[in-house]
Amino acid sequence: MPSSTRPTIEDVDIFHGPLRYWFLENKRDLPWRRMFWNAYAVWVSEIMLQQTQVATVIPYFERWMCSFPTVESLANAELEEVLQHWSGLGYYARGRNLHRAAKMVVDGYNGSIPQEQPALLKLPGIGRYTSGAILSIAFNQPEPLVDTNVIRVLSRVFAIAGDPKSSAVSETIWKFAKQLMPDGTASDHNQALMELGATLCIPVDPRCPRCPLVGICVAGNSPDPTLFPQLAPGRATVQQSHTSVIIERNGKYLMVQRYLNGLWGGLWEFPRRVANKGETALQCAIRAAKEVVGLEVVPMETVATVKHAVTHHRIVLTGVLAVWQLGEPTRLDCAELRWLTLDELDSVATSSPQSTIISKTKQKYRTSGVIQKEIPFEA
DNA sequence: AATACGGGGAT
DNA sequence: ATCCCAGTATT
Repeated sequence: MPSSTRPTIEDVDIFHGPLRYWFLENKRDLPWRRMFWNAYAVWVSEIMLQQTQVATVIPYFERWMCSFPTVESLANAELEEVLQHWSGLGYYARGRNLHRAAKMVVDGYNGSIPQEQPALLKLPGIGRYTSGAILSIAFNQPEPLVDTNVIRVLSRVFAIAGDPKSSAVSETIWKFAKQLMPDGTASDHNQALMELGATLCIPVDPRCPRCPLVGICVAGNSPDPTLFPQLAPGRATVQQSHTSVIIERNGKYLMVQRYLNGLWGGLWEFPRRVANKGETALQCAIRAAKEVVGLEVVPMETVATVKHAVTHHRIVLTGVLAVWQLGEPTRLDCAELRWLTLDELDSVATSSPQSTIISKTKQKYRTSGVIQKEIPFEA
C-alpha cells in the first residue's frame, strides 16, 4: 500500500491485526475495564465519559459503583442522592437520565440491560454512540461506534474531508466504522480505535511513529497529520456576572434548589442573581441582596469570587454574605428551599462554582469567625 | 441543522 | 485565552 494513496476497505486487516495487538499490549488500566463482564459498569462509564475526560471520570465512577453497584440499587436510590454523586461532574441531565433509565430497565426488562439497539435507544441518555458502546464493549456485538476519538482516527487514516460535525461527513465516518467491524472481536476493536485516539492519535502533536496504522494512514504520511479532522471553528465566549447571596439566620444558611430543566438543573445553591447589562459585579451584589432579603440596606461582605467557564459563557460568580434576622426571604424562584447548617451544606448536590463558594464560606467562618459577627442593620 | 448542556486539563 | 474531550436531547 503506497502511503500517498488513500487506503481502501481491503486494508481492514491492519485494524484487526496490528491495531488490536497494540491495544492489548498498551491499554490503560481503567476501573471499568476491571469489570468488563458487567454491562451495567460499561453503561455507567460510557454515560460519565460523554464529553468528559477519563481522568475526571475515574473518582466519580468509583464512588458511584460503590454506592450504586447494581441497576436495582440505582433504581431504588433517591434522585437527591444520585445528583449528589454527580455533583461537579457536569451535564447533570446525564445523571438524572441514568437514574430514570435504571428504573425503566428494572420495570420493563426485569433488571437486565437490553441487548438490542432499538431497546437501548429508547432509554434516556443513550444515543447512537452509547448504544454502540454497550453492545460492542459489554456484549461483543459487531456494532460500530463513533466518538471524537474515532472521528479523529478515521478522518486521518482515510483523509475524510469536511467538518465531521456536519451530518454528511458524520454519516461517512459511521459508514467507515461499520465496515471496519471485525467478527468476534468487536469489544477490543472499538476500544482500540478510541484508545488510539486518546493516547497516540491526539489533536496536537500526534505520535505517528508509534502508531500501528502508520503504514496506511494518509494524514500520518503527510507533512501535517493535524490537517484532519477539518473541524469548524467554535463560538466565541461571552462573559456574564452572577452573584450568590449567603444568608445566615440562627446558624442556618438559606439554600435553593434550581428547577430540573436548564443549567445546573436540580442542583442546590445560595440564591443567585445574574448581573444586568452594564451592572458591575458590586452593583449586582447589592441589588441581589436587596431583592432576596427584601431590605433597602444590607450589610455585606464578599466571601469569594469564582471565575468559571460553562459552554460558551464565562461566568464570574461572587458570593456575598448577608446577615439577616427579620421576616422571610423574597423573590425566590426555585423548586425548593431549605435552611441548612454549615455542615449540612455538603449534603446537597451543588455545581462546581457553587461548591467553591461554599467551601470558601466555611473556610472564612473557621479562620476568622466573620460569619458569626453581628453586623448592625441600618434599615 | 443548530443550540443547550459543565467542567477540567493541556498548551 | 483557546481548544479539546468515550454525546444526547431539544428546537
